[in-house]
Amino acid sequence: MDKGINRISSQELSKLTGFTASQIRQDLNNFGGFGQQGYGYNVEELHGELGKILGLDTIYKAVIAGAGNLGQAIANYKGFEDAGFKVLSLFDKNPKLIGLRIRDIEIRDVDNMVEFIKENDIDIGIITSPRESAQELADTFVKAGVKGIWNFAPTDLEVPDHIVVENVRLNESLFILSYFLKEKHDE
Amino acid sequence: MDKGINRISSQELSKLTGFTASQIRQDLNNFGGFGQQGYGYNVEELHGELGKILGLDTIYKAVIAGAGNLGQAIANYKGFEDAGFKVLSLFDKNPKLIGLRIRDIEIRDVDNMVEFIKENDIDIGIITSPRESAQELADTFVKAGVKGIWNFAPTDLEVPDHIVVENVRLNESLFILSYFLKEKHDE
DNA sequence: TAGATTGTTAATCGATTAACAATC
DNA sequence: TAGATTGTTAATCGATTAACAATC
Repeated sequence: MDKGINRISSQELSKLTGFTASQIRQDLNNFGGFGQQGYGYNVEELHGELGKILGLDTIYKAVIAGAGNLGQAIANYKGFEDAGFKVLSLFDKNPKLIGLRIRDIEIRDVDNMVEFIKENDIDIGIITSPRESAQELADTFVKAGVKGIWNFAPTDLEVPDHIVVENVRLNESLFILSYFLKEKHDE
Repeated sequence: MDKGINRISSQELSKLTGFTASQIRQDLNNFGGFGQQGYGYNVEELHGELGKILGLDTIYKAVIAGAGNLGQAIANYKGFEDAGFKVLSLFDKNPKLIGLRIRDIEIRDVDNMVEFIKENDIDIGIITSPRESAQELADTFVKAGVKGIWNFAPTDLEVPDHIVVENVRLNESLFILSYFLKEKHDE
């Protein structure tokens, strides 16, 4: 779309993505018939439909628990808003951080987090704390009523079924890197 | 292992992980017979073998390109060293950052990066820059002779076949969170 | 020896690919 | 109308699961 292309076939998508044309047609068709025989797919329409499938048209309100480097990095991350998430506050227990601002987002005392979440109808809790406090923060988020958790701590959170958890497993990513480095080296 | 358990069966591993006992035996067996009939698996031995498979026993030297919040967060990340990676330096083009230290790791001028990599036999380049400069940094890493790249920028890098690239796709992780939030909500 | 549990083969299942009729 | 390309069914492939003989 950025390149000004407004029509694309499953075969061209195949070249771009590495998936077979057959699979692209099969998969897209599971969500609806976005293409047109003899023509292909309209790029702008397809982009819009994919956005709708992923729910990028909905705006969610989020807070970050853990205002260290990682929490601050995420508060600064632009791609976050592109996906429809808006960070309203960071929370930490470190008094040196409380009161500071990242861009225009204030760091608040984690003791006030439940209250803030309830008052502002926060949908998403983001955990960027060390492993040790992650489960406790998750419990707090659930109690306060968030719908989902984006978890960066290297631990599997236990939450009720109705809460959506998405883990970013940096340690496993490193394991994969390590594995393939070794494999390549052994050839 | 942390819990002092020193023997475990595929069935117990199944309960812990959610994979079927059959698959656990099948998969482990692809890498060698680590178990013993009638006994199960020795936890410490299994842990060691998995570490060897993943290459966690090898130590790699790494540098980080991009000393913003994300770069600093990673430089501070302890799990990193557990996987056998050691960060020797950060690099940035921002004069305000150059010369600063994260823990005891110095931030250097990105113009000196190639030289540093060659002199110190760096194995891994980590990209924590914005999308715009990611490919250029990857090219520099390749030219300087790294074996692998850990990429946090939301873009697909083009590198020669002999270079291992592991991407951390934060934007896709957000898409997944968004998708399941929507799906749950629609039920 | 009896019981337990692996390693491994065979059966099943689901996902991917191929093919082609429908149709723009 | 002819050409192109989807939507969709059928064929293939590979991965998961079940079963059980081997053996600790």
